[in-house]
This record gives sequence, structure tokens and C-alpha cells, in this order.
Amino acid sequence: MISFDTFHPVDGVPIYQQILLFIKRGAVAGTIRDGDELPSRRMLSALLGINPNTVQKAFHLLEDENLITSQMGAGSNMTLSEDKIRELREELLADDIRSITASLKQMGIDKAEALRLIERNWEDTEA
Amino acid sequence: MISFDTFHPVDGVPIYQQILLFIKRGAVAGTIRDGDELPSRRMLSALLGINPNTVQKAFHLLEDENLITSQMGAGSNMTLSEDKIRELREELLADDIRSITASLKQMGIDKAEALRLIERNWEDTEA
DNA sequence: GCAAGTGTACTAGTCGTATAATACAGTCAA
DNA sequence: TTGACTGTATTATACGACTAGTACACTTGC
Repeated sequence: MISFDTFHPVDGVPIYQQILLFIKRGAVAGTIRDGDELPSRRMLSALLGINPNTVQKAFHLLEDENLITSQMGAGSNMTLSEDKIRELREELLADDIRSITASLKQMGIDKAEALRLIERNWEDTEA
Repeated sequence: MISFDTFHPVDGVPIYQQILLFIKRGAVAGTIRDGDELPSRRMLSALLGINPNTVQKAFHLLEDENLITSQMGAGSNMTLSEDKIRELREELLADDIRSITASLKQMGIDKAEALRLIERNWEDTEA
């Protein structure tokens, strides 16, 4: 059963999108594996203190991306392959790198300073 | 007159917030300076193809943060001090670094790989 | 003075996010 | 079989972001 203990939603970003990212990043990290069972929609909504429909929307999108399969009456499970994980990794990394470099460049930060900033503050951030 | 030539709004983030970020990052980079004149609300809304009220909201928030001053009938101008710029720089950098390190850690990326990724893809991203 | 441009304010409507409540259909274990 | 749990679907409501249109007060340049 996939754990959502480390899921801490942030204000300003749709919760259903944060659920998508949480699952995808876990798949890339290897903490979420092929076949893993997800909490039921009702269970997860109660656990996170959000509406069942918000969870349903996230799960529906995960299904559209073929990352989970759901069975009436039974639950939902991850469907991951090496290829899918590789795709996810490239997609998520590209977005992150593009975002941070664009932001730092707009502030006039050069590459050396960017690397120094990341290097300096790496340990201070919790995953 | 502050130029918005390099302003390219992204889907999914409120436009008025992106205008705030654009101004703040320009101030940190030094391309936007104390006293610089901003386009009028009507002018900027026409230029960006967005609603005047959206621009008004962004300008109103900039005023709340004492980054611009507006005069009835005349326009709006930047009000920047060395201290304000320093504050902005620390605030924006902290947010960016926190965000990227948290995201990479959730994907199981370690510090060395993170630095290597940034170093490798730095040139590919346009500011 | 006058007209154009400016900041400011207000109301109304659309759209997406999230909530709330309910209903129906299928699985599974006792 | 039955009951509890599951996935799925529908309708209604609330709120914020954004659009649309309008109005008023003020400054500036002619």
C-alpha cells in the first residue's frame, strides 16, 4: 500500500496536481513500484482531509496517463514499466531544470553562482 | 520605460502573479531600477493582450509591497532601495532553491547528480 | 479651457478548483 | 447471501482568477 505520510500539499497549486506529482516522483525515486496498491479514494480523501472528488480527479488523470489501473469494487494499482519510469524521469527533470535555470537567469545569476547556491543549501531542505 | 518584451506568461499560474515576479526579478537583476517608469495599465494590458483589471491587480499588489508608486493622471514608477533589492534577492532565491531541491530529493536525486544536471543544461534554457 | 491619457473603482459574467451530498454498480470476505 | 468496501457518476454550491464594460477623478500637453 502506497504511503502518503510524506505528502504535504502546498497552497496555490491544485491539490489533484500535487497528488499526480507525488505519485510520479515516487515512481522515479523507486519508492513506488509496479503493482503497488493505492489507498481507496474515500480512504485517501479522509487521510488528507480533502474532498473525495478531488482525489477522484487525480486518480482519473493518473488513469488517463496509464500510470494506474482501477477495478470496480477492488482498488487501484500502479502499472509501471522501465520505459514509463524513464519517460517520467526525463519529463519531470526537464521541467524542474528548465524552471530553475530560467528563474535564476532572470535574476541575473550566472552558472557558477547558481551551482554554488544549490550546493550551499542542499542539506537545509527536507524532501 | 520598463520593457515587457521578455515577458512570456505561462499557463497555470495567475498572470498578475507572473507580472509581480517579472518586476521583482528585474529589480534583482538590475535591469529595472529605482525611478523607472512603468507602462500605463491600459497600455500594458493592450500590449500583453490581457484584461486591464488583471494589470491593475498586479500594480495594486506592487504598491502594497512599496515597490511602485502611482500618481492620479500621471503614471507609476519604481521605488527601489538597496535594502529592498537585497530583501527581494534573498526572498526569491530562497523560494527557488527550496523548491528545486525539494523536488529533486523527492525523485531520489542526490546532490552530485543535481549539480551535474544544472551544469549540463544551463545553456539550453533561455532567460 | 480642452482633449487625451492616466489611476482608480465598481458590477456582472465565465471558468476552473474544491467542496458537499447522493446514487449506482461491482468485489470480497464473513 | 449479506454487508462493507470499492470505483464511478451526477448535481449543486462556493470561491478565486480572469474577462468585460463602465464610470469618475486627476494630470498633462495643446
